[in-house]
Amino acid sequence: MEKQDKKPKRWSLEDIRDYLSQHDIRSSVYRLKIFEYLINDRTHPTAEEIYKHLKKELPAISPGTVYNTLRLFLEKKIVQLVNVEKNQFRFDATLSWHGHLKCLGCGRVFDLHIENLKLSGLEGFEIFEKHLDLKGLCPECLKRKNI
Amino acid sequence: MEKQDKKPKRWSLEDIRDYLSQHDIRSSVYRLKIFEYLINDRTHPTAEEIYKHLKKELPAISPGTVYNTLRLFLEKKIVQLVNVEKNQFRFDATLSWHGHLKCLGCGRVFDLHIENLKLSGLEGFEIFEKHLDLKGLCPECLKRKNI
DNA sequence: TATAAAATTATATTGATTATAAAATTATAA
DNA sequence: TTATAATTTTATAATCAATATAATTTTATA
Ligand SMILES: [Mn+2]
Ligand SMILES: [Mn+2]
Ligand SMILES: [Zn+2]
Ligand SMILES: [Zn+2]
Repeated sequence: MEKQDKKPKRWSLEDIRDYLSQHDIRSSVYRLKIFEYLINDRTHPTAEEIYKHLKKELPAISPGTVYNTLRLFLEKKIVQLVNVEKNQFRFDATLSWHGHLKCLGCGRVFDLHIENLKLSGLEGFEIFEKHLDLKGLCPECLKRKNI
Repeated sequence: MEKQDKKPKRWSLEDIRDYLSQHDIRSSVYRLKIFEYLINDRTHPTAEEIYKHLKKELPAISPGTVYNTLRLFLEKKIVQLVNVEKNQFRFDATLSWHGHLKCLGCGRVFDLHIENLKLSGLEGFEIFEKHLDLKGLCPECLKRKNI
């Protein structure tokens, strides 16, 4: 039998409301929807991408709200920054230790499972954050290139 | 006998002139000095830090030259970006595969030796760049904090 | 309902980086 | 050497994601 990909559970708005509350964040329609997009779609979007995505469903939303909310989420540590972009922040609501690969062809940001990482020269240091970021091409873009 | 730290060789201006030439980069006083600072001091400076450092010795230098030169060096792939800063680029002329730790106390960026890294889920991908970036506190800053 | 607190909006500001065009320097040809 | 072209550097303006500000709207609570 083939190993099956674990299908990540989709968070309901109620799940998110509880989660925000547990982290001392008051809920609002926008906050719920921004977090929902991050946690369920998992595309590591920029603030602008989140804004454009939500504007379809909630046309009254303003970019400031997205920026404010993301800053709040960072402060409360329920999202992390992804460093694959030169001039823009990308956001991830998945906090477990994993890496990222940005495909330079299609722009998608893929999650990487890190099986093993051993560093030396860190004796006496205290670590708060770790980021592993790759750039490359995904299989689809490689195939397209070689046609 | 204790394992001894390898002392990195210091590059002469002639070394650098040859190196730039090998990479199709014409030399100039500023280009030589910018690369010299990067390769010999190894502090992973920002453009602004390079500008301030060189201005002491070469007061006529302009920030534009530093930005232009760093962009050229990136294009010719003789420097790489270090992603430890939120709003600023840091630069490294050491191209071998290694990681970085930014101390949030003193701001220094340390090099890390990566003994082992094993990723999964990259079958069929092509990788061009890898970055490993940590944030934390260095031993000196930890000691200072605990006094 | 009245009042206070918080969230959202529109707008202006910031600041690192890039773009542009003129001036200075360097390389090459005559 | 002198002329000419190519390159580098400079001063300046422009860009643009992110932040700050203050007014407005919404929500919570008395
Ligand atoms: Mn991720
Ligand atoms: Mn380094
Ligand atoms: Zn792709
Ligand atoms: Zn330190």
